[in-house]
Amino acid sequence: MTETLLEFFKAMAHESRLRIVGLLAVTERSVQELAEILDLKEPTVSHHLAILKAQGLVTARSEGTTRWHALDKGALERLTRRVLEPQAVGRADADVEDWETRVLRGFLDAGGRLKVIPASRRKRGVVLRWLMQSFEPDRRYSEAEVNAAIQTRHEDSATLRRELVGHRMLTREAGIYWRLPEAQWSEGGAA
Amino acid sequence: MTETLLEFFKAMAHESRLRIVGLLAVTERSVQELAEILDLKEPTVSHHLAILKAQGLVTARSEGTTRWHALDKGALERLTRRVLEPQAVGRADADVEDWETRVLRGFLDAGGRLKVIPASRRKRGVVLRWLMQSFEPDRRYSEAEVNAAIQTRHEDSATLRRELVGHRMLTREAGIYWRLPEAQWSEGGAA
DNA sequence: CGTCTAATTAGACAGATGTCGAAGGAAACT
DNA sequence: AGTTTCCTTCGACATCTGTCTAATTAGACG
Repeated sequence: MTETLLEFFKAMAHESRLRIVGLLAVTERSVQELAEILDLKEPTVSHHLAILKAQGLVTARSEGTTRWHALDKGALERLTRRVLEPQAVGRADADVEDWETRVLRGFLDAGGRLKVIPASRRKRGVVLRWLMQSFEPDRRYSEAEVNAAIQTRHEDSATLRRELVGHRMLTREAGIYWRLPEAQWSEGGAA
Repeated sequence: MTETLLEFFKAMAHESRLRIVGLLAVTERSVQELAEILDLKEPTVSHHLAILKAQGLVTARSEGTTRWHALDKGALERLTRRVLEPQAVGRADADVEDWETRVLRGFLDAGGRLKVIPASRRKRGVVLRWLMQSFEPDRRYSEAEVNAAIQTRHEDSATLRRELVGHRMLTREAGIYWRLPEAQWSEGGAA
């Protein structure tokens, strides 16, 4: 669970709690003692201990009316090592869509047509590359065919056609268009 | 520097930043991309990146107007390992006074006299043990001498004298008082 | 059984911090 | 020079969270 990793960091990310962990690393302590040492009131210490306990970092045993709190060093080590596992942190985003996919989704309507031509150069590139799916390699197109293909996606075929040529995705000679190899297209998107 | 450890935890203790670290662990990214993926505005991403950079966790290089941000995996590993160094966390409190010392300081005035008798049993124990510094082992005291010794510390010698006897620190026979061995005193304070 | 002590819970308040829109660079392209 | 693009900085706002007092629980000890 990645959530635990985030909660672990949150638990450690406060001076009072970090000091508590440090104190309990040496010896077990009562709430009173901790409150005295840290110059906090007992409810505050209780609150911090509850957070640390929720992460399994601190355990407690009762002796009379006193509760002795101790650090679970094994838990601390286990959680810390998890940060070093290569995928642990990264996995937080395993389910995140690729940037290009999200950009596209933002610009397409339910029918798969382009809502507006992106103003940003990078996002426009994403859309143009997507548009190129409509053109087969090694096939020749008349300008009318190009426009027709684009118009299934967006009405302004003139602008988009010029953009495609400008980005070296399409090229033209003597009124005939064809698709250029991807290697020649200008501007790559996200790696 | 312990401070860096706390700041490290603080830097990692936020979902957005943890996700950024995860994303940058895979590949470098621009602010735009991160904003798109995380569904945040660019200023917000900039802000988070600044925090991560301050900890040396993220580096950036410029390419045209774009800034590519990358994770410094070495820094992440170094900081993480520091948590596992036995004294690292504990050292946060190397300079903290012992609990008893702090209790005492709270109850003594500038002249070294006891301001009030603590209500809490545990803290009263601390004060009584401190009071016993006024009595030498193996010496006999009259009740007047006991009272006089106590009164250099607090006016209510009767109450304190009874407490000392009750805690088996002093004992009395035929009107003569003497100090008992520490091993017999009831109730230890902090370990 | 009631009191006392240690701890926790509840509720209120204040300070810290994440987020955003607006404005301000800095570097490429016209 | 002016424009565009990408990023950062600034200032305002809202949320989160640490801290406290007061009230409550749980367990000794008379």
